[in-house]
Amino acid sequence: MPKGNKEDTIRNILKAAEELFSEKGFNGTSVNMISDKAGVNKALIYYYFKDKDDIVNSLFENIIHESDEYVSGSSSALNHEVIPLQDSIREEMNFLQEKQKILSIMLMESLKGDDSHNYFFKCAQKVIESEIEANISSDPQEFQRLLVHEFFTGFVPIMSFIIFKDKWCKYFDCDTDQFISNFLDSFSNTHLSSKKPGS
Amino acid sequence: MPKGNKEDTIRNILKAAEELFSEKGFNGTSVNMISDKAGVNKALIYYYFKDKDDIVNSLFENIIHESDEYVSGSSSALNHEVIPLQDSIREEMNFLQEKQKILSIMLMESLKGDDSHNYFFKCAQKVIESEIEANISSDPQEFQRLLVHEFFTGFVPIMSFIIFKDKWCKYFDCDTDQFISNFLDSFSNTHLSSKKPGS
Amino acid sequence: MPKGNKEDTIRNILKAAEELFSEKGFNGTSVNMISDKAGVNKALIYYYFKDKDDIVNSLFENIIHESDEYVSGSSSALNHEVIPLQDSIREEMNFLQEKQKILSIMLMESLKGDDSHNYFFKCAQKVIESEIEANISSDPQEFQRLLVHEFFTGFVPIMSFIIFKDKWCKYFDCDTDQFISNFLDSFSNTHLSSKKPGS
Amino acid sequence: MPKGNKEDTIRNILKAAEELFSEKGFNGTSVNMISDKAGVNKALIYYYFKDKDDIVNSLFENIIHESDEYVSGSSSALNHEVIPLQDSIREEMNFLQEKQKILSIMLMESLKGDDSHNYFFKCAQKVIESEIEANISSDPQEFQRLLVHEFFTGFVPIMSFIIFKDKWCKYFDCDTDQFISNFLDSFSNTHLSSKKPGS
DNA sequence: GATGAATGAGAATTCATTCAT
DNA sequence: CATGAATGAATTCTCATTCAT
Repeated sequence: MPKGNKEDTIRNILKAAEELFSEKGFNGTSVNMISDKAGVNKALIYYYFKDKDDIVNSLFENIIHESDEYVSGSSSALNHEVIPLQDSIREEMNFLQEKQKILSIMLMESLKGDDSHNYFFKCAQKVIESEIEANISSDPQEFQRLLVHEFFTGFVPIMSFIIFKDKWCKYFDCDTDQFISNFLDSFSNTHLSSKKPGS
Repeated sequence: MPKGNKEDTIRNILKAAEELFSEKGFNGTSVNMISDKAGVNKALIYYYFKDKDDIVNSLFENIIHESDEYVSGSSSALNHEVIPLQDSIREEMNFLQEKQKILSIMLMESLKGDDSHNYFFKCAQKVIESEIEANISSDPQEFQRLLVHEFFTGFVPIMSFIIFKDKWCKYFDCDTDQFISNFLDSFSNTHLSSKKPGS
Repeated sequence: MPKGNKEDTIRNILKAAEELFSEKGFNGTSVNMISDKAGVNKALIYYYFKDKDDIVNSLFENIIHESDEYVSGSSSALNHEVIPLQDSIREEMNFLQEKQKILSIMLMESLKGDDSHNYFFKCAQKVIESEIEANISSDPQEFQRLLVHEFFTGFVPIMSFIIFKDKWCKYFDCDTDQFISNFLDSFSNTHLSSKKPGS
Repeated sequence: MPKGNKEDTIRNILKAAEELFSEKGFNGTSVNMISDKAGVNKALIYYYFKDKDDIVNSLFENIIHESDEYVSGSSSALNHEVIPLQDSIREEMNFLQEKQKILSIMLMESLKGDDSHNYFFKCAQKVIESEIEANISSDPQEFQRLLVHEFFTGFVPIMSFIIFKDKWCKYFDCDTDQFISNFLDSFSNTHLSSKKPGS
């Protein structure tokens, strides 16, 4: 345990937590495991984080923040220039790929019935709103329709794809590249080629 | 503690477990909570179930079994008779609606990185295979394509819809019926109207 | 650890807690110490008591309850028959002597600034009210005077005497009997021979 | 963190500790709380104080020292000049009032059964001896009598009065001035008007 | 002096599981 | 079948104390 600086320590903790939470779930992961994996003293975790919840929340806040940056950074390119759709999707997926584990945790926690976490919705809302703000209609009914459409036939499939990719290829024992291309085909033939509600 | 018979006791336990697991997750639920909610003595749970895992697995086996029955019971009707698609979808959804909580648990557990549970895939596989067995092609490549297509643009959206329905309406504060109809529209315009790979 | 019955186990826990709390204070005593001293499994303590606080409170409730019984049981004798005052005081002290440790804990906790425990006042109030109810005057001012008088020149000296007896004799290295008789003399010459306010 | 000088820092620490110890007890107060409240770095506390114990002890030594000064400064006036007793009592009380919190801590700690602290006795001894040294008799028996008398009917009631004043008025919801005057009346009618043992 | 970071030990509380009846 | 009692191992979190700069 080299006396790394604050930033490093926190990064290590978050990295270990991310890995473990996505592997065993939030409640299935003990702070002990995290400190062990991060190579830091357990009490130090409580020096930097109020409690265990604070760790996940930190993870979630981080991804929300990074997504914001990504969205605002790419929005100009994405929406105004003429970039082939599949290309931009692929790029987006690369971005999401890195966040795979956190997204997985986010989904797990959002599935719980208590209202503790709804980051999954929060996140979806952000992404979708940023994407449809161009052709936004002031009609709230219409907006709801679009939201539902984007969420269930766009956001959710993509997220599942990201989250389940590895597990899928393992379970069905198939080639990753082939799998990706299959998914993109299907996605193109459904969500991407569908006429949006209200358009 | 009404001395119900064996069946009743087990049913109570499973019902309580289902509710709690879906509310707090498997690891977030203690056996104590289950026995309390089920109104049975804690030790009795261990009389009927080997351990806590045995409870979830029982839940999963049950749903797999019921799905089997549902699928084989309806397959003739679904595929060979001329039933409007949306109608059959609605019927299927009613069936799934009852299983909402177990499906939620199944998804949560399947998201974990360790290979403890892949009931979600197992279940998807069953459903999808039963649906495509008619126009099944012997080409494994083709089969993979279909599988991916059905899973990510069919199964996953529907499951998410079932699982997130209540949470969605609560979070976005919207009317349930409107929401359902919105979803069905979108689903019709994407998955249902897409040309299947290989066809 | 003979599998004693419930009553015994609880008694053991409370006895151990009483001893330890009075020896080291509430916060200075760990539940581990209690379970060790009581010879029971630590988790068993949490089977019978909600938390550590519940243990002290149980101790306090017990003594309040026993005091009630003592007061109501002796009130007839104490107030209506002609018993020499010093005798009744001595008897009362024997009763209190047994409760020495709990009284000590009660005082300690009541000294804390937060309003968590005011059993010391509650207890005093009970005792004093029972003692003055005979010559109670309906004048609240007068009642306050009596209360103050009884508390600070009666209740407090006696309590201190009970609580500090052993420590005093140890610290000043003096004979217990002599000490007791000295105290009783002084108490007779002050509180007992004073004219009560309002009389 | 104003870089105050050494004296200031120590004063701040002690002040914070005094407040917290009296509020939550010694064991209920963490060094963190103290450093927070004092507005100094936690490690700095360990620069000025050997350990946590050293803080309380410092508090106790201080009050012992101040009491010494007070006693020796006022002794001539108190005992030899003709000052009305109640006046001198009132003055003494003003002095004690400021020390209320430390006295409270002192009492709490002295109540513990282990012999860690007997500052309460030490303090009482000092005060009482200074008060009776005039009419001290060489007879040790007599001295014991006087000590007991002064302690239980003089020192203890006064201390309790000081320590419980605020809590009393809060609990019984009564006027402070009225309370003080009630106490002084009672105290005059008991301790102050009693014939001292041996006189 | 002063400080942020670090740590080992221990505290309170909970859990899954078992036992004896 | 059913149950109250019991238990060992964890789990979350805190504490007093120290180190390096």
